[in-house]
Amino acid sequence: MTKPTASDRRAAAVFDALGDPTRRGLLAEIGRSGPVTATELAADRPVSRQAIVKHLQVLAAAGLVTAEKVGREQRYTVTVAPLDDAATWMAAVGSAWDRRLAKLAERHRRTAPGGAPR
Amino acid sequence: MTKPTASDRRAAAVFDALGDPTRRGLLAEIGRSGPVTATELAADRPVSRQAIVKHLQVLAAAGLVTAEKVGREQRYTVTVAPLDDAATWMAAVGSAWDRRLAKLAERHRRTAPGGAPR
DNA sequence: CCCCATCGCAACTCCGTAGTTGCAGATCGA
DNA sequence: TCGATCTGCAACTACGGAGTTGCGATGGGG
Repeated sequence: MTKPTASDRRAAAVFDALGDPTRRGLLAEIGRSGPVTATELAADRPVSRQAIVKHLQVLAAAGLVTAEKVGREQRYTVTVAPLDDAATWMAAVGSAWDRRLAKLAERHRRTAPGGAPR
Repeated sequence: MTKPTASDRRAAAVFDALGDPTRRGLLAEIGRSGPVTATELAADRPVSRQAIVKHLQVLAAAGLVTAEKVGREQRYTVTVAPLDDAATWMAAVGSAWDRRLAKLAERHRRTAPGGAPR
């Protein structure tokens, strides 16, 4: 429980990657438009191609996009698998909180409020 | 579709908040331990109380935690609702990608590859 | 074969923000 | 009432990363 699992570490990478609005927009656009190059992505945005490349590298490090070489071009596609890890992490936080709520409700029902355990 | 919905904006706030590992740890711990003060949270961590307070303010801005004044203390609790917006956003990206895949498969089945529509 | 377009690497600037410290106000216990 | 804590506000520092520019390398088209 105190040790971070592999899923946790991948979820951390996903949240780090998705913490930037530019990267969120890139991921959404790649998912919509299909395989696309960094140059094409930069054409629609007010930043340089190199900035896009850096963002794509971060997304690739999180496993959210994969690059495929086609001729002299580098086309990026979306990989949705890491999103599951992030969703799992959020579900864990939510369920822990829900369990906490249930415990509190039960204790409150059995006795008069005696103060928080801790 | 081109206009950002309210859910999108809240999801953005959630991802911004969860982009920091310290804040992810704080949210997990608050969810586990129940209502807790910034001073108590700072005791377990190698940072000052003020740093914790700032992180809690960011989490509160995203709606992930709510503060309740009890005497002279300020106890923070988890609110899981915004996590739904983030999960919805991720599901949208995933489903868009899946639809794209389905379209590609169909087109590939009907005719020889004629190039991407774009 | 030559030229043009695209990609990759590296150095640099700059702004946002995580973190600290200091102090004043508020609240509880004795 | 007085002291001990706990909180909140403000100014300051420093480090990471987002963005730019320049250049060399590589692959395609006329």
